[in-house]
Amino acid sequence: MLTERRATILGMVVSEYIQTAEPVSSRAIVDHHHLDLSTATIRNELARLEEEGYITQPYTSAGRVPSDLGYRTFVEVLMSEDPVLAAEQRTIEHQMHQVAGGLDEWLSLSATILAGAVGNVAVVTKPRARASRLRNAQLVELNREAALLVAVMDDGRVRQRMLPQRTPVTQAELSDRATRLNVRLEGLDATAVRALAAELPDTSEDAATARAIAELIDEQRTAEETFLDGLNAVLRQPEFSDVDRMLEAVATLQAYRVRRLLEEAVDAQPGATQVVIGHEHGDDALQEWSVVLSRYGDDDSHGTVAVIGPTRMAYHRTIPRVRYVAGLMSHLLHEVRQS
Amino acid sequence: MLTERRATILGMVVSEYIQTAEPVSSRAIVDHHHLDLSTATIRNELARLEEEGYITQPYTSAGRVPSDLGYRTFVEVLMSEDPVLAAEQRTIEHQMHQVAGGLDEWLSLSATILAGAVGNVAVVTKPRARASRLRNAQLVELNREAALLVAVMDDGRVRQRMLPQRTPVTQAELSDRATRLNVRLEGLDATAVRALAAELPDTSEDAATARAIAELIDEQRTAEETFLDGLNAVLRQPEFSDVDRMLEAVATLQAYRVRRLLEEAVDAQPGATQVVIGHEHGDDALQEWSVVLSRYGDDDSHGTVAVIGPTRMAYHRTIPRVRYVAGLMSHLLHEVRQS
DNA sequence: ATTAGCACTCTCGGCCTGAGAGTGCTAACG
DNA sequence: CGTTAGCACTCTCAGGCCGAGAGTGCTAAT
Repeated sequence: MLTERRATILGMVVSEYIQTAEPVSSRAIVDHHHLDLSTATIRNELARLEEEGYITQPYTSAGRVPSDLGYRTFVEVLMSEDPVLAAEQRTIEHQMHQVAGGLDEWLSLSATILAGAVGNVAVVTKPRARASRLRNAQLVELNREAALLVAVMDDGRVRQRMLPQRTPVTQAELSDRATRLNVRLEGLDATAVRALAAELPDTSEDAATARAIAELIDEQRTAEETFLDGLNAVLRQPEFSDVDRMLEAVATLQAYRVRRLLEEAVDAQPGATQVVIGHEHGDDALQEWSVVLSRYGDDDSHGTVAVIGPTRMAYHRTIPRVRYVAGLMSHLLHEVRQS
Repeated sequence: MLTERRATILGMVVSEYIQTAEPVSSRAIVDHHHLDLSTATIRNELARLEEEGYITQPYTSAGRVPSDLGYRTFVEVLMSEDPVLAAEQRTIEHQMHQVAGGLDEWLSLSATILAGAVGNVAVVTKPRARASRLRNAQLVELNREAALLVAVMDDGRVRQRMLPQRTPVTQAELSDRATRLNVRLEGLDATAVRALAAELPDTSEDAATARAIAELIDEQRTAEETFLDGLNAVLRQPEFSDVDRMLEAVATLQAYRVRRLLEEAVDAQPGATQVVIGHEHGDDALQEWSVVLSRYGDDDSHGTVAVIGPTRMAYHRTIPRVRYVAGLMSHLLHEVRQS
């Protein structure tokens, strides 16, 4: 049973270990918190905590290190979050507005900012629409035999593709065709666009264009779906002070593993921030890593923002910051998509 | 003076060192090539080569290691390229066709393939037009206060940005404005567009839109401009067997440094493959790295494909492979842009 | 329940050392 | 004169040893 006192001590062990990365001794606990107890008493309590599985010793007669259960308890009940103060909020928002580019730049930037704020690897996935709808399509003449089809989705994404023309066309004709199609297709999803295309004369250019639009709406980009930053920072953590560990870390953080992880773990209710610690996720390679993740966006279109680091991670700092950045992104995404 | 015999020996030293990463001894040279000379003779020649600056000793009485000059000589005159055999070509092309996505996916894939083929870091930059010109601009209503500006360049690139509106507008008004601007701006580069914008009433929405278009034409995507892969492989090279070196390597290879490097080094004639070895490039952080790079594309639109690795790199394998992949990409890019 | 005291355990860095690899030099040889 | 055998010398590197220090668990006393 976790008495109140032991809980307090456990909190001290976890905090201290998060800060120093050194096994925590009974002496350190007493001194750093000016406890009116002797080290021997603390040692007894530490022994109990170890029995109960909250902490372990790297070897006989070293200090104590939190176990996954210890971190879990810390996150759930012991820790108090380190709020994102107004000044820090301003800094983050300022950095966010640094770039005036498209969605990609903006996602990439947010990963960089978050990584900087928490000193670990940050990953942001591109928002994926449950089912995009067309807002507007345009046709641009490339040369006599081909046009470029540019489609803007209701979530602000822009997709393009080449569209070969059976007969030479002018820009004026293309614009006409686009206007004609926009009237009928705006606000429709891929299925509806296909249905409408089927009603048009099968060989008409309008039908071919509509079919191409439907494909664009369906298209899911596979590469470039995730943005990652902060590798450098995380590798400076003491857990990677040996070459093999470091190599392993670089390999583990390669996007394809990480991506699967993010997709698996999204059963959380949107808005909530989820924490997965060490052994809690199935993947063997991630037994010594923790992930803090949060969805952003809304029902129609959502992505994930996550921080990945060693289990010894500053949860009390990371959790509110992940939540804050996710909130910010929901907000910005909402703005882009109006409503 | 570099006699023929010394040149041969230098070639042996470089090849051997590239393969083993160990300082090369006189014994190793005689044994591995069944020379009819004693080690003492080789030692005399090695001493001469050292005097002339082609090789160095890490410490007194260790074997010899090539200097940058040694590698340079190897690359220019001693080495014979290891051609990309038909089977390997097929493998690479097969991998290339694995993906049916857009330009980005395809560039990312090519970096991965090249990295795998040479066992070092590969970087591919997005093709950039020498000076883009506007082909066509469109405005799409997002909500009452903001529109999305989508500009198509003459090289087929599409760029977009948000455009806040001072007063509420409808899609019809936006389309009118786009049509008006297209007539005047089509075919112009950023400077010309700016000049034209200056002639319009300063506070008009048309002027604001034209200025935004000019920015889009100029815009150099900072994020997502380069695709990099192979970090893992290169970190396994023995030169990074110590933690500090490895950290330094990860930091060095962060894209922003690398990007500048690629931009600096493009004075080569397109088509040719360029090799920069160690001290030859100015950047201090790259003194122990070599870069093999080649442009792809044509006069209108070109990017760079490069391999980055320790100076002890398998140049005879890397150079033809970089050239081959660049050629492949020129070809594919040509296809995409047809003509 | 708490604590002082103490024996015990284990790590870690420094130091030493011997083996081994490889060289440069000298003197002899064809 | 180029080549070579022989040898002394230099330097690295892995392994072993050792003492200091940190920290614990246990016991007995309060």
